[in-house]
Parts: sequence; C-alpha cells; structure tokens
Amino acid sequence: MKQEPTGEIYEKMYQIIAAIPFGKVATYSQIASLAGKPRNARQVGYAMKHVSKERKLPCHRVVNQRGELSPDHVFGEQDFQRMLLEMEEVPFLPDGRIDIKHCRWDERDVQL
DNA sequence: GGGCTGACGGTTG
DNA sequence: GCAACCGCCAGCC
Repeated sequence: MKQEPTGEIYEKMYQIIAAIPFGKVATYSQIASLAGKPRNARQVGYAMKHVSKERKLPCHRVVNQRGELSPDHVFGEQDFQRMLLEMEEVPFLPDGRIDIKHCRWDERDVQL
C-alpha cells in the first residue's frame, strides 16, 4: 500500500483541488502555482496518483493546459473521467478534449 | 550521490 | 493550431 506524500505542499494541493467548483476544471500549473510551486505541475499529478481515495478529490477536474484528460491507465477507463466531466456540464470539443478555455477555473472568481 | 521517470509547461519551428 | 525539444523538480531505484 503506497503512502501518500506527507509534504505540506501536497496538503495544499489537496485543498486547492478540493476547492475546484462544480462545472469547472483547473490545470496542473494552476494548482502548483497556488500551492507555491509554479514549476511543480508534475508533482500535482504525482500527488493525486498517490493520494488516498478517502480524500475524494475531484481529480477528474484537473487537466493539463491542452485540455486533455489523464491517461486511460489512471482511471482504468478514459471514458469514465470524460463521463464525470460531461455530467458536470463541462463543454467538450469534437477532438475528445474539454474546452479548457471556456471552463477553466479562475481562482480570482473565488476571491471576488 | 547519480541517473531515470513522470496525471506537465513553455518556447520554437 | 500542432509537433518536437528542452527545462523543472520531487520521488524512486
């Protein structure tokens, strides 16, 4: 059983991911930046991969800047993540990617 | 301590 | 807009 990272930055990441509103998606760089590590976008993915399911993080709302979803081997089936996003009214493009430009979570929206 | 990997990003062509 | 290349940095062998 893999243990989740105990670093404070990971805890920060989990909070940020959990703060993503319904129908919105955030990029790895956004989370990393808000966590205080703008260059650690990869660590965001690493964190979610090793995080416990008890966290119930909406990892399906976390995508890269291209709007591509996580590799199929993560969720088991890529359609599963896509289904969750479509269920949240997230606009999808014919290419199979999500319209990141139109549903990107703006952290400023939370503070305003 | 050294080298490789990765749910990535930004720049360049 | 897309593809290729390089760069970042924590984690793991």
